[in-house]
Amino acid sequence: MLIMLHKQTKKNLLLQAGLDIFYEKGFECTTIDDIVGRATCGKGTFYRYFQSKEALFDELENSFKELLGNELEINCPDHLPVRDYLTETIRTVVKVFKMHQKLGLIKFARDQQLRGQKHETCSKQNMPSILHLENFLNKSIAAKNIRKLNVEAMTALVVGAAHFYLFRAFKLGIPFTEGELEDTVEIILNGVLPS
Amino acid sequence: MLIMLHKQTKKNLLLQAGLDIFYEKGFECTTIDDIVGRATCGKGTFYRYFQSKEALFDELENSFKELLGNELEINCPDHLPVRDYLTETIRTVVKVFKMHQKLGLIKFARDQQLRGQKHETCSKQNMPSILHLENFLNKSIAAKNIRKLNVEAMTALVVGAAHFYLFRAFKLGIPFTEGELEDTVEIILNGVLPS
Amino acid sequence: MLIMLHKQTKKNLLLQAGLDIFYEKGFECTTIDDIVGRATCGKGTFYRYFQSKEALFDELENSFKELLGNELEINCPDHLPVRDYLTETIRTVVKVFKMHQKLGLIKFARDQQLRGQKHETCSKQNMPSILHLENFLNKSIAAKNIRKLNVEAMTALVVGAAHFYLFRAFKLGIPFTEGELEDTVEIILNGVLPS
Amino acid sequence: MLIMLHKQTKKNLLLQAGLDIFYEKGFECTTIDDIVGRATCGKGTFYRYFQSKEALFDELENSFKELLGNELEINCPDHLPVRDYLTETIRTVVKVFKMHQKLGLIKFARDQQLRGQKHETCSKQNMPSILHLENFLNKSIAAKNIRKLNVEAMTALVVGAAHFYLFRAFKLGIPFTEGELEDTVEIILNGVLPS
DNA sequence: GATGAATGAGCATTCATTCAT
DNA sequence: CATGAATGAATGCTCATTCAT
Repeated sequence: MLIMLHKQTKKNLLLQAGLDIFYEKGFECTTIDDIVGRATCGKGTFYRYFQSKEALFDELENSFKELLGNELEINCPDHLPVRDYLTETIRTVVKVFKMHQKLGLIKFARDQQLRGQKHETCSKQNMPSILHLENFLNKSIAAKNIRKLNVEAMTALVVGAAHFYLFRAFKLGIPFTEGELEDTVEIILNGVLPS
Repeated sequence: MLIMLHKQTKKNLLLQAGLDIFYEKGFECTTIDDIVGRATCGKGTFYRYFQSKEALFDELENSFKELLGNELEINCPDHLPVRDYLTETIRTVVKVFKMHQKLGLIKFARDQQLRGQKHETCSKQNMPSILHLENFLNKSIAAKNIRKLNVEAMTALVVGAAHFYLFRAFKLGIPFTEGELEDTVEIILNGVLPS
Repeated sequence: MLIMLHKQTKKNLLLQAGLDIFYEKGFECTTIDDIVGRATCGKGTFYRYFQSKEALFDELENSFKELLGNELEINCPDHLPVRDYLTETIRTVVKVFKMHQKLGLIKFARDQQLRGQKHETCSKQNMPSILHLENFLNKSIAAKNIRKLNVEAMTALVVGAAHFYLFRAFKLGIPFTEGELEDTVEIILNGVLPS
Repeated sequence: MLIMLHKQTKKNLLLQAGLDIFYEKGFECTTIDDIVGRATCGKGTFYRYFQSKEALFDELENSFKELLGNELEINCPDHLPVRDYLTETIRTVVKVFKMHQKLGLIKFARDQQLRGQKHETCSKQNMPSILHLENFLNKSIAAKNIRKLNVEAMTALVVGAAHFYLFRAFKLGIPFTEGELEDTVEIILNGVLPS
């Protein structure tokens, strides 16, 4: 499922098992026993490769962040017309989160997690989608392709909508359709008012 | 902080302590000992008033849901012009979540929580902001005040943006400004493209 | 149900409630809350009348012991013929235990209870049925109405059989019949061998 | 004390400690801490081997039941003359209960325990001594070795007497003598009346 | 390297008992 | 007399982590 997780090493078995069970039961409710049970290896082996449950999660998280950054760079080059760029950005974010749904949603859930122990260290630097988008919007304003409005407001709408669809897909089980994507971008471009 | 939590009864002390500590450490990491310690009462007292940690949380949650519903009804009557309605909806959601920030964010975090044990029972019925908004949008389309676009797409943008601002305020510490609110609504109404 | 428990004083309500719930859930599993709940009075009231759960039980137990002693004295006078005496003894023991089934069985269960806290203080002095019977058997041997056999052996058979029937009635739900009683005494008198 | 409990594995230490402490304080009053304290191991170790206190008890109980069944089969074959059979049955029951006194008495106490939670599931199937005896008595009646009397009455006398002696030995500290055994069987065979 | 038995701090929950009203 | 809110020691159970093999 994850990039680079193909070699059936003990470590990869543990990463995969962790991913699966975090997804099924949530981070907090997953025990080391669950993980080593699914990975069919001893508990000692877990601690050979990871210092803690937290450490395994971080490794999963980093590989996801890298993945999302790569996808956005490939699918959403700056030179795209605005409509295409926005469409692709939302599509990519939703797609990557869905393709790697398990990891994406665990990550999403944990990001929301309150300052439990250390996770207050969050910043935009960790959010490829936001950085990428802001960069594009600033350029587009400079090129007068879009109106000179607050970049944060646009970002809020694009990223917020993507998260809404993910949230809805996950929590309410309602899938994200192409029609919705088109309408979403159409509204961002031209608004809801009758012309 | 919470409405009606003024009487210094043991129960209210426990509710307040629960709210504070859930906010500080997250629901999962909060222990009954934490709560009764802060409320300066015995552990037995906790169980006199709440069947479990879950039960205390539910009580907090319900009071929040009620509060948000009431605020939306008061601040966002259907007869408002579209621009005002959307502005007020985003403002109210952000305001209520912020005014009752602790509770709002705990709730938010738990909503995102993966299907731990029972929380898959989430539905739109539990989300006053979404229901209220969809209702208004449908009426506005019928009245031809807005274009006949996918209601979900509009909802995604409005609710998604509100959540984005909250998330940003909480995780990145960046406050939500009136300017951003205006631009957000402006984009939803007229889009980002130059006219 | 219990003698002298007719006046609806708080104390009697508590005794009755204790009896009922000990019977339903056993002594160990009965809580003070259970008792005061059924007696519809406050917990403080319980402690006004009884020092502990143990104390309430002891009071119930004593009233039972007195009752059994009285019944044996009335129903099994020494001058009865052997067959009648034995029949009446077994019948009375079973009857009193059954009539006051709740108390009898709780007592029975607790007697068997291992030396939990103090109940090692058990002795024949506390067992009216055994004392009464031994006394009769000794007299009957002296009068040559029965063979000169070990009194304990006879006691073992009579008391053991009575307890067996009670145990069976209670644990297996099989009632005690007159036919069984007659045959039991017949065996004690004449044995099982063909004459 | 228990068969097969010779290997000093942690599990056997726990079983032995459980047996000892159940005997000393009764099942209800024994805590897991008591057991792991005596077995000198951590609480976690207890739960590695037993799901609960109940589970440890069941394991002890099953080994006892098996033991009693085996002993009865060896010592009391059907072809014995009636007197020998009855003598051996009482002797074996008393002996096995005494040899494994702790377990026997704990079991005995728990059997008497009131319908706590589940123990109403008691039936004759769980009582090897009763089944074995009834079977023999029916055959003996058919063979006209004993009178055609109620089998339950005979069972009541034999089993009741054995339990009486055990009870007496345990609660009153009076040992069971061969003379009593002989007289007990003599009475069952020929009765107490002078011939 | 790999294992899994052993550990014990930590947690939710229960319940007998006290005491202010 | 009667009450029931308050208490906290005690208990069953979990689970991350260690370490001898």
